[in-house]
Amino acid sequence: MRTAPTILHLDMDAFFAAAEQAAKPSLRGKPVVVGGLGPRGVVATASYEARRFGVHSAMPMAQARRLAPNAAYLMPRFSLYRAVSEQVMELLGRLSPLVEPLSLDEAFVDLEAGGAADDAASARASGERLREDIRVVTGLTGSVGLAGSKMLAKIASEQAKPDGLVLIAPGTERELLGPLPVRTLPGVGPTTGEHLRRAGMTTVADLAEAGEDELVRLLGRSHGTALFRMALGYDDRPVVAERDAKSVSVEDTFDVDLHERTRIRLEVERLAERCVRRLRASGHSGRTIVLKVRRYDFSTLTRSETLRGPTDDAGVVRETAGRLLEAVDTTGGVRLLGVGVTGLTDYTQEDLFAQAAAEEHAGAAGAEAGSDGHQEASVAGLGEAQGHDGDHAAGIPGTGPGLPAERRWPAGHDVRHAVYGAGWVQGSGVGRVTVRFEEPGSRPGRVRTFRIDDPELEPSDPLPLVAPPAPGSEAPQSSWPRTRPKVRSPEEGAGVSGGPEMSSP
DNA sequence: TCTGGGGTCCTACCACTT
DNA sequence: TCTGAAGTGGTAGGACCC
Repeated sequence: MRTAPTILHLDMDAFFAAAEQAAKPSLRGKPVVVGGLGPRGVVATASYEARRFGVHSAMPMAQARRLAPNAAYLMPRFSLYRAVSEQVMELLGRLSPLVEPLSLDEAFVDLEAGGAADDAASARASGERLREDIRVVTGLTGSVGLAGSKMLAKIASEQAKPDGLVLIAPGTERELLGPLPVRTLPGVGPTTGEHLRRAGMTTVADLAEAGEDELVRLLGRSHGTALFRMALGYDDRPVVAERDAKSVSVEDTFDVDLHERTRIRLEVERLAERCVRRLRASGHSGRTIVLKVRRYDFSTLTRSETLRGPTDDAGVVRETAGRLLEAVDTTGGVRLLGVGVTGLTDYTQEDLFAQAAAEEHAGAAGAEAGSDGHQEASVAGLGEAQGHDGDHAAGIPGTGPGLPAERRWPAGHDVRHAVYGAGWVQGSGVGRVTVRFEEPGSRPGRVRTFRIDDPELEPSDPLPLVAPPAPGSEAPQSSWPRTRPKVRSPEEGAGVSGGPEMSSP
């Protein structure tokens, strides 16, 4: 534990929803829900206005719609969030070389390593300056926690939300932690929380009082020891700038359960190919292939096979995943399929052992399978960060004119019209697309409807949320990424749906 | 009312090797 | 030669996080 609050945790407030509100002036101050729009979608982020209706992350979208029927429901636009995230991470990098991103909207910073904090006062000043810089550069707000450890800095930023800063002074940790619910501590989720509650422990103080032996008895050696230490306020995990990926996986939940065996097999093969594209884009190969199946009743099982050597060959992964599927009973239907690769190495050389093994199993089919993965590798990546592949539409038609309106013009996505300028899709269907013409710096705009094949209307890249400052101005500057994917897949991001649903407030 | 997607880490069990 | 303990790798499942 450090003697000065030199760990900073930044958490952007309702990030996805706030970015959409900044991009779409007509949505400011209104309830906005971002997430999968299909029948099985869940909420990724709800704006604070939507939270007042009881909508929160991970809630089924159908439930959110019942609670807040007049909210705006939008598909995630990861290219926008990633661009804003890059601006924020750049600002964090100015504070210290030791920045640990946790996701697009969250990061730890070791202020000591950057010389940005010697004591509480200078740490607080750094935090406030950061919040102001983020506001100027992105137009969004973030909450900052400052403490002597990662755990406490995170708890502090949670307490600071929204749009605040909380500093936990060294020496006050136990006093502050004691009355908090056990769920506050990282690693205590619903299951562990309930387990502890049944044992009579509801607060952090209860954990500290119970003692290490009791927690180990309840939760096992690793978890019990870690939790006891955290309950006492001890957490010496360092801020780690770079982490190696340990696995790459893709999965799809289907709008309706799949029953037909040949269709299930086909989907597994598609997933295997997508997975390999991601694997190759990350510069890895891996030894263990994992198949994931979630059945109609939500029971989930995994099957895995470890090869003799690492591979990044689409044919090998496809055949292995297919073989694993053969051992799974899918009667009753499957709602989700996934394919992953673990045991990653940087080694990307052709793996003859694994290929030979796959061909042995696959016979003639395997020979044909090996080549197309290599061709597809050239379209992989495109700057897509972990968690959200840009090639999600694999196997689904592209964005051509033959598509239904809602696929071609996903709700919430940016467009440009030759006459009316920049806008975003408010909704589409039955051959029409409705566009609201407004942009980040503008006043709330008007709505117009066009034919979906209107030649003057085209998809466009997200605009910066804040206009760049004039050259030579004092304001902190940050570059908006220049190269963005020209046309995004309708499926980009969470969920598999591309529905036309979008209720405008 | 049903419950995403991409990850990490831990535990338990089994088979195999030393 | 047989046997048991310990270590290791593979497999499966589960909890948790954002």
